[in-house]
Amino acid sequence: MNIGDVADLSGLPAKTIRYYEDIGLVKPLRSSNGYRTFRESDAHKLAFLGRARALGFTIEDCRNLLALYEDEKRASAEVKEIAKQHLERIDGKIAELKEMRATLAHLVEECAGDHRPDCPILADLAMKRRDEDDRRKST
Amino acid sequence: MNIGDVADLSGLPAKTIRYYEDIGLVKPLRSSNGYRTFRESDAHKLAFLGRARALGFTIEDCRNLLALYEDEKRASAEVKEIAKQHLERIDGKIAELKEMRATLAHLVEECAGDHRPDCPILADLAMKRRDEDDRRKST
DNA sequence: TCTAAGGCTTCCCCCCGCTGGAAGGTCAAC
DNA sequence: GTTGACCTTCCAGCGGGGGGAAGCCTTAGA
Repeated sequence: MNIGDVADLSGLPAKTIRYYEDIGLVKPLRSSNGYRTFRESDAHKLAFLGRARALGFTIEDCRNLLALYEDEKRASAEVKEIAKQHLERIDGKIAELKEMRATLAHLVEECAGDHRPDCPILADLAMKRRDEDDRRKST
Repeated sequence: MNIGDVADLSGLPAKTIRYYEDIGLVKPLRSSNGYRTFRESDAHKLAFLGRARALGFTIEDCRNLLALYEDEKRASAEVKEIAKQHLERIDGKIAELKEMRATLAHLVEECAGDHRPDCPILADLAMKRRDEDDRRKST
């Protein structure tokens, strides 16, 4: 298989596949014309990578997951640990985004959004720390 | 004020402040020894930037917000529009993360996490598209 | 047999938003 | 005068690729 075929199969752009080779995630063979030649197992790995990345695993996580995948003597506990840590990262990000969202939604609601210059959004962003603390106390 | 002072005031690292000068967000003066000299207004802008960034606004958003902040004839509608678009981006990200979270949490639950190699997490990642579709139908 | 289109190769730069570090100038205190 | 904390510039790199140039390779059609 050439890179285009495996790109279609895995859903990954050819550029990404070359990059994955660069960083050692896949190791396709080369045919005499210099083209990369992907085996079934390479295509399989790439699909695996695509799905792991879609779940938000980092490249390093993917490298570890792939190694565990290939190791028939792995302990599922190791895999679970990686997944659990990732789950925590995701939860952290969600919490962070929700906090931003709450603040921002509040400000957007307060803003008239008309031709006048008065704007609680800008006022909040410009506010000094001490005033902000005051507002927190009073709210 | 030197960069260290304004870094303390704004809570931003000096590196970041230099970077913000590079990209034209702040324009401190220079004293004869080559040190950057920040006015009150610069310190104020940097604090503004810090808070906008903490809400997840992109640098370009920040640039626009800062321009609106400085424009006394702005219409609050413009500010609100930027904020609303950002709110949508945040919602999009939250939704995306929640979907990842759901899939991942499900897999983590299913995995025994012991010394045995059998692992539904790896199995799912390795699964072929067609099998995945089948599972969707049957679930 | 020529040609055109499309695929493949490497290469290097770009994105965002910083961050780290090296090499060196400056300033205040002791 | 010398230490140590500042400050300066410049260059490189993070993650995770994307864009595009310049140049082979292959294949289909006229």
